[in-house]
Order: sequence, then structure tokens, then C-alpha cells
Amino acid sequence: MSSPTVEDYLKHILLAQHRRPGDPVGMGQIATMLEVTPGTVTTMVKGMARRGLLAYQPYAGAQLTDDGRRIATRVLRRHRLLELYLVQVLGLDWSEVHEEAERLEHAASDKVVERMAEMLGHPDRDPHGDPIPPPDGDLPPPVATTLASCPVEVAVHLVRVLDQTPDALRLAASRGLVPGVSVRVLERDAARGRTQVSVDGSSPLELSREEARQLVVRVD
Amino acid sequence: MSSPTVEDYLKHILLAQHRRPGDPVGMGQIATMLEVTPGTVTTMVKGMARRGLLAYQPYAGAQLTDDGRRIATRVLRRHRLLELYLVQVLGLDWSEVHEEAERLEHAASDKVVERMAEMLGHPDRDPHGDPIPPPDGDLPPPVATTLASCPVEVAVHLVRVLDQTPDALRLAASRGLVPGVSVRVLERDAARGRTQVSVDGSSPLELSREEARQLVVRVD
DNA sequence: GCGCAAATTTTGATATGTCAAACTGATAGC
DNA sequence: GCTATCAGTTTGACATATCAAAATTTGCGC
Repeated sequence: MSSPTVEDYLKHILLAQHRRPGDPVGMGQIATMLEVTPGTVTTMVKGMARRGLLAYQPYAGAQLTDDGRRIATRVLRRHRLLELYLVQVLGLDWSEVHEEAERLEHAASDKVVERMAEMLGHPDRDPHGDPIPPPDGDLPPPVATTLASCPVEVAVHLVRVLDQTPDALRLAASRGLVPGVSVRVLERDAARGRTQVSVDGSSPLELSREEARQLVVRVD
Repeated sequence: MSSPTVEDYLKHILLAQHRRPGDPVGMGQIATMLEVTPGTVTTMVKGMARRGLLAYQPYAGAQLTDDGRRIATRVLRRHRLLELYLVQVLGLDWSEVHEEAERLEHAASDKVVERMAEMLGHPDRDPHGDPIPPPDGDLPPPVATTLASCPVEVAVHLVRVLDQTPDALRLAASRGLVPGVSVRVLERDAARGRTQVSVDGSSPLELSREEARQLVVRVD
């Protein structure tokens, strides 16, 4: 039905829409994600609009239709289940499974992937902590919170720093805490008001309750 | 490096050469195997010759170079290991794994496939009884024998019926024993001179020692 | 040896996905 | 409001893989 290329476009548009719900996704953005030129994206997107996979407004951007989202979600499910399977069952390293899953997601049938899901106990998070959409449903909507109250051991994304004073921003940035970065709370000691986090997979960092409260994150 | 399409051409040319060692493979033969038109094959094969994957003589046929055979053998190894993995680990049915492996063989890296091989205990036969080439070597050359002396529980291919009388040929054909068919010896009772075989995966059939001796097979 | 049938090659098109570079539209600053 | 800038679109080209149908070659049967 859909070529691997179309599946990739759909998947990345879904991810972009998930990051900024409601916003149409610009051609440049898609071009960056897929590493192709903007002109190529315009051409492809127009073709996909003709096929009913998304709505396209020139100069505004693209938004998935129900059909498009359905396909994109299934591709994403395949991708994330494959990543988890490669890590848990075949013992590959987290760092190397993305590329591999990127290719396999277009080749593995739903049947095979559902067998893998079964072997894995129908998980709902991949090795990076990202949600695995259910077989016939949508990606759960992202939830906004702060590092002081988000769930532990789940990947979250830094949205912004509430305290916008230059000092606070500089301090945050020096620790890698810039908007968009992936963060994981390793441990939270509510009594002592301390939160231990890992920024972008690197070595642990300890934050005070006040600091954690300033950091707005998105739980996917 | 090589596109999935080129990999498929190489794999099928290898299989054809394995069936008739030494013979160049004709364009029509390749066209039939890949379900494309002969003109398409001519075009592709000339391109592959230019890239050093095979030797091509117009109107004669194609023969893999060492480079081409190396790649083809790796693709075949991936294919057969994937089939076995899908059956043994993921519990798919023998009948449905071919198609699936056909797609996965172009997407799975050697790394992933070697992990699977490890989990399977480095097998050398796939679920159909066909040989799995070693990681860095060639497909073992086929061996000619008869149903009276070939190994048990291994897929063999009928090459020809020695007794060429119309009656014998008709009888053989009525039991599905036509050249090219896949046969498996289920059990051999040397004392009673009886050989139980399954033709093309169907229900068992009993042959006398004389009948078995007439049936020349190729063990891959 | 000749001619014909079968296999092969050639030719001209088509579909997909891509790029570079020229062009156009939107909009933010002044 | 103008206009420069940047995002987006268009255009013409190319690579890959395919087909249908016309032209060609091979080699067998007589």
C-alpha cells in the first residue's frame, strides 16, 4: 500500500504533531527530520494529500488525516516494539537499535511484530522510555509537568525553564538543560527535596526541589 | 551498497547456478524467478555487470563474479536464518515465513542476523531443509544420489527418473514425482527395503527399494 | 544450408523519489 | 505601508526499476 518512503514521512509528521499538537507541520521541518531538501518534501506532501493521507495548505503546512494518522501510528508502534525487541531479546545496545529499527519497521509484518509484543509482555514503553502506541489506538497525548512531579524512570523532554533570569538560564544551560533535551528522573527523594536526573543519557545530576520546579517537561 | 532489487537478482542467480553448476543463467529464467519481464532483466543484468557483480554475455546469460557470489551468499544466509528464526522463535508457520523473510532479508543487518544465528545454535539447515551458508563461506555444492541412499529428514530435489518407460514415468508423475519437486525422506527401513517420503510437503508415500533407486535426487 | 520459433535485446514510456536552482509568497522591521 | 528575508514552491533534470511491443539473434529441424 504505502511505500517505505511514505511511511517515513507519515511517521515523522506524526511525531512533529505530537510535539506541537494542533500546529500544521512545515515543509522545512519535515525536510530537516528526513534529511531531504524542502522541494522534495513539497512534492511528496502534495502527492500524499492527493492520496488522502494528510491535509496540505500551501505555505502553511501539513496535518495528518485520520487515515494518515492510523498508518503513522502503526509504523511508530512497529518501530518502538522492534527497538525494544532488539534490546531485550537480541541483546543489542540501546544506542544502535534506532537505525536498525528504522529499516525493519518497513519490512516486518504486523503479525511478526505482534508476536514480538507478546514475547515482551505487551509493553507500553520502548527502551528510550517513549510510549508504544497500542495496536489499534492512538499515541497517548503528551502531559505537561515539571521535573519536581513527573514520573520516575521515564524519558521526558524539557519544554522550558520557568525562571528566565540570565543567571538561571546560564546555570541550566551549563548542565545541558536546554529546551528539547531528553531527561530522565533516576530517583526522587521527596523528604530531602532532591531529584537525581540524567540529561540526554549522560551521567547523573542532582537538583534541589526549587530547581526541579523551574523545569517544565513534557511526558509523552 | 546494493539495493534490495539487486540483492534479489543476485540471490536468484546464485540459486539457479547452484541448481546447474557451470551453466550461465538465462534472462528468461531470471525473469520467471523474479516475476518481471525479460527486457527488464536484460537491463538490470547489464547494469550489474557494469558494477562487477556478474559476467554477462549477450544471448548467453549471466554468471556471478566472486563479488556477486559473496553478496548473494550473504543474502541467502540472511533469508534462511530469518525463516528458521521466524519458525523456531516467533512460532510462525513454515508456509508463511518465506514471504516475510523475503522482505526482512534486505532490512536486517548482519549483526542482527548473527545474533539470531547464535540463539538458534548456529544451524546449517533452514525449516525447509535447505542449507544455510556459513557467515564467510560458500553454499556447499549439491550432491547427486537417489532416494534409496540420500540422507533422511532433509529436503532433496528430484532431478530425474532413471526408468524412462512411459508406464514408470506415468506412475511417478501420478504421485507428484516430477523433476524439480521437493522431496523429503521421512523414514527408511533398509531391512524391509521400504522408503517413506513426503512429496512437496504433502502426505506420506511408500516406495519400494527398486522405485527409490530409480529416483535421482540432488541434496543441496 | 535455410527458415522459423524461441529467446533475447532494444526502444520508448511510466512511476517514484530525489536534487539544484530559479522563482514566489508571507511577514516582521522599520 | 515598503521591503528584505526566509520559507516554501516550481521547474527541469536525474537515477532506479519497471513494462509493452518492436527488432534482432540463435540455433534447431529438416
